[in-house]
Amino acid sequence: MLDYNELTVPEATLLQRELQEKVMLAPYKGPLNYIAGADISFNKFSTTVYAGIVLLKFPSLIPVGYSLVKKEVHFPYVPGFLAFREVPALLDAWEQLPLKPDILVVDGHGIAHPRRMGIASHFGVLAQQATIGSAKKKLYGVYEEPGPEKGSVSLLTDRKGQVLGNVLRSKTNVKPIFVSPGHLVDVPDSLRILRQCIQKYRLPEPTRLAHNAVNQFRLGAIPEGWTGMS
DNA sequence: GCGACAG
DNA sequence: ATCTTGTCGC
Repeated sequence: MLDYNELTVPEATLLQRELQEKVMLAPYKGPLNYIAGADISFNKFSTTVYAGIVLLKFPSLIPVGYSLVKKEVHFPYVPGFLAFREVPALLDAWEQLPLKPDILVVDGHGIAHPRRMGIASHFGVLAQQATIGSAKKKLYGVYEEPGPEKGSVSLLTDRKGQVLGNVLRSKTNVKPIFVSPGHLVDVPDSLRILRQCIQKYRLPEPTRLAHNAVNQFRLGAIPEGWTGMS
């Protein structure tokens, strides 16, 4: 693939506009027996990133395996261009997965992005994979604060009213999370599916477990590569 | 010019 | 994102 490390922000913007035309949003029809979560971890000031994807059975959400990879990145973190830092490493982890999930939940936004091209959409188009973005903070859009009760939701839209995703109160009296479709899924289904991934914590199991995995990996508690669980 | 600003 | 202890509230 193209080397993102040498791209300038203007060039990255052009690429986002090109890839954006390939994003497909539609109700999710396929099967849903496996779901996965993707995340990245790194040491502050370091150019080494630790990427990981955790595969879980659905709807039990029991983890069945994970893929972990280490990679060098030079593209800086620039709001709106997160994909250029994390997607390359995530694709490496993706290729190592013996079994691809039906849906991949990415830590970050999908179309809830200035150019509708958040990391979940970016990854989805490149991997031709159905993806959902689950973020802890807003990047773009406007919304009304959902009720304090677990399960409350409100729409996230652009200033013209176009729907970008949902703001979901996954736990009572806890900050909400932002859910948006990445690729090959639509807004209603991305929310419906993500809701089924909430168990005991604020964050959905797929990305929560992926986050734990990449952190342990970075700290040397887990070896690189693919490992089935059971 | 002033805020906002995924990870 | 990461670092980092205690503290407040359900």
